[in-house]
Amino acid sequence: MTTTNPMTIERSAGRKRDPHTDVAAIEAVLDLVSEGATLSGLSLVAIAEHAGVSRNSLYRRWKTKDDLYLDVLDAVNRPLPDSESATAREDLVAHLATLVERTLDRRASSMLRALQAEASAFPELHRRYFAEVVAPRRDVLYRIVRRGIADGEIRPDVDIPLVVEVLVGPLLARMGSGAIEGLDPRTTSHRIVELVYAGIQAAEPS
Amino acid sequence: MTTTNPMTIERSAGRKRDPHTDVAAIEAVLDLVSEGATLSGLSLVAIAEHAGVSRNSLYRRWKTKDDLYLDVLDAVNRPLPDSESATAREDLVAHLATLVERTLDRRASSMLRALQAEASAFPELHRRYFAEVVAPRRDVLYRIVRRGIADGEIRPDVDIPLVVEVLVGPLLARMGSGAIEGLDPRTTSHRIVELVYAGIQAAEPS
DNA sequence: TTATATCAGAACAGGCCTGTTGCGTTCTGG
DNA sequence: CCAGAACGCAACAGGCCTGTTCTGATATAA
Repeated sequence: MTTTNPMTIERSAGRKRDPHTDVAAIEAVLDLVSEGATLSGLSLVAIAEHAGVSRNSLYRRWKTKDDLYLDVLDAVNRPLPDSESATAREDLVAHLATLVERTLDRRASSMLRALQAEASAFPELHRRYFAEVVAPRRDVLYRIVRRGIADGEIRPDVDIPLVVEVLVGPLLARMGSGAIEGLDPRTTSHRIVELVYAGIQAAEPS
Repeated sequence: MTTTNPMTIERSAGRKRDPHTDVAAIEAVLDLVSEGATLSGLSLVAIAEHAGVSRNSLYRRWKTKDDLYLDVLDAVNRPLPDSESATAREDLVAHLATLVERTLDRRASSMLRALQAEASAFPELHRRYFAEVVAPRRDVLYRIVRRGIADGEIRPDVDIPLVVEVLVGPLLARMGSGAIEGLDPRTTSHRIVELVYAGIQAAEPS
């Protein structure tokens, strides 16, 4: 994991920074945001209080709240599993399953939801969110669908971006609304893929 | 339109309230929220300033910010078209088209996005949003799918809530992220319905 | 005309947050 | 041992927002 924070410099002498303070601050942000706090509304006093840390120590580590949030975003971002299963369909199920898991993580999804709502107030944060979270996942899904077409598993005339959007949309909508009832990593992804594969049209009576 | 505000009482004597002030305040909220303001972060001074209205007049009309936001929500909420076309498929296209339109309305979608992010801070607001916007639209879509099944147009073994979620998900995700490139009321809804009807699975080589 | 309610503008205390500074204390490498 | 840095705690000025209260002017019904 690359260190985001430019203020994380190795000093030669003196007391060392307590690494626990960093994680406590990040955890505090996740807790408070998932409890309803806003990125711009969240105050450093509240973060320090909830983290059980001196407000001073926060200013020492992060020059601005944006910098702190960048590290929070890094902490929330999990690497994609490089799945290479037998069929594109299984790959799709596997990837949607990880997306279900992220959606079920209340703190992570609250953070992303808050970020989406305040994208204009935190442009750099939003840019990195898109570049490091959205774009990679989208590209992987594009690749899987293309592979499915190449293997003759998926119709070659489909609109790939549209297919990916339809597959991912329901879960992103759930993440956005925070409604997670009935979501399950094992079954939900399977059922979405099944539906999108088969379609809903009734067979023509021949 | 039912008046939400309990402070809107008819007085017998005295100068009458300028109705323009009400709409100016609501417009100001929509403008400021779509420019990135937060529901809890937005201040009455900013609203009054942007509306060109005395801060006094706002307090006279709305006891709390929640009350004002309730009226904003009412102003944004548009009635569903009661479509009754030839096929369920056409009905679905028509309803998704109105959803595309709502998504393209930057101010309305910003407001709803802000509300989703701060649901816990404005529980009553969120409750009414769900009851008056989400639930009616969902119910109408359920009814259309059921009709499609009854007419033999849609497979009878589909999971109706899942179908609706897959149809609506891509648009809600767009509304949540604010990414509206390539969205068009005439074509987008048609293409989503087409894809979900046909599915993506390649025909078995017989 | 008179009572009443609205209007804009200004002021005020109180609260919260920021960013910075200072203090004494605790740790750690040289 | 000792210099250097991190630590917690406290204070401060400055800014913004709230909720309320004035003013004087304006509109409207009885």
